[in-house]
Amino acid sequence: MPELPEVEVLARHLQPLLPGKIIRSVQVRRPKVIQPGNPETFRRALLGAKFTGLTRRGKYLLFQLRRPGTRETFTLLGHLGMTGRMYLAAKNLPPPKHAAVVLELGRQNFIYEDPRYFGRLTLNLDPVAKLGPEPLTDDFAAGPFAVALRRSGQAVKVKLLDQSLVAGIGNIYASEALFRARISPRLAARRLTAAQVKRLTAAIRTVLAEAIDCGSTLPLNFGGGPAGGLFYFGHTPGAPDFYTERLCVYDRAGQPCLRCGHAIRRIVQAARSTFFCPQCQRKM
DNA sequence: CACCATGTTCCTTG
DNA sequence: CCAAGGAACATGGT
Repeated sequence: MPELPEVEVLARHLQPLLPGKIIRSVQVRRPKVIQPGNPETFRRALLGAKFTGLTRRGKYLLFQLRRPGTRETFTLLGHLGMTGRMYLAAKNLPPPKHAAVVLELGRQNFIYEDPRYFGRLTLNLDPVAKLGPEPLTDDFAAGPFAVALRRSGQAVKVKLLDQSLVAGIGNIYASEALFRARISPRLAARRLTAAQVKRLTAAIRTVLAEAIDCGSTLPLNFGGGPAGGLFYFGHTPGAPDFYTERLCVYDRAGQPCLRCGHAIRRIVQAARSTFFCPQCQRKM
């Protein structure tokens, strides 16, 4: 569930549900996910606090909270890792097997579950300071992006995963953006021409924006249920989902390119899969 | 049993 | 100090 579009769709879902809700109890079932920091201080900070807002930055969720009886606000940082989900569930339901944190909010519980526990729900905001520009705002421009790319001889695909260059792109949308821009994932970052960087910048914006639009219109079941497709929420088995409908190259090794028909290839870069069309994405 | 998986950080090496 | 590569984290699916 965890690249920028999926996090954005989740943020839009939770945004209207949280403000005004007060944290009545705090259960840290996996201390690892609130680190650095210990369950005691975490509990004390959150208990009685009221949600006031929610924003997204890269793949992070920023929960705004206010301490009881004061105007003092603070931020709780959420990250879904590879397999995390955050949602509201009825209080009477037993927490899922891999519930990492459960916040009681009146009639509902805020659940953070994560089978692999790679994600975070923490008061430590350091990671956000290291993020590069937001790709869907004017902060992300071809000029500075080109300068950053020029400093590296690594493959451009690998650089797209560097959150300090541009925030929010993950393994799926890195492949998708390069396909859209018709650039080989193996091209060394510093070898991209100005025209290619411009295309890539635009492709990143388009690919992410389209994914958000698509996820916003899908009938997602945020309450849980079996995960389906990219958006890790319940969906009707057999029904079309974003994952199969919208991705052009990711996880399509051997299948025909939607643009030219050539077989999509899978290669490994920096120990992660990359998918591309060798015909459309030449190394030039 | 084997290998794969939407992410990030830490450690080592050069 | 920096870039780059790899392991580690932990669990589930195929």
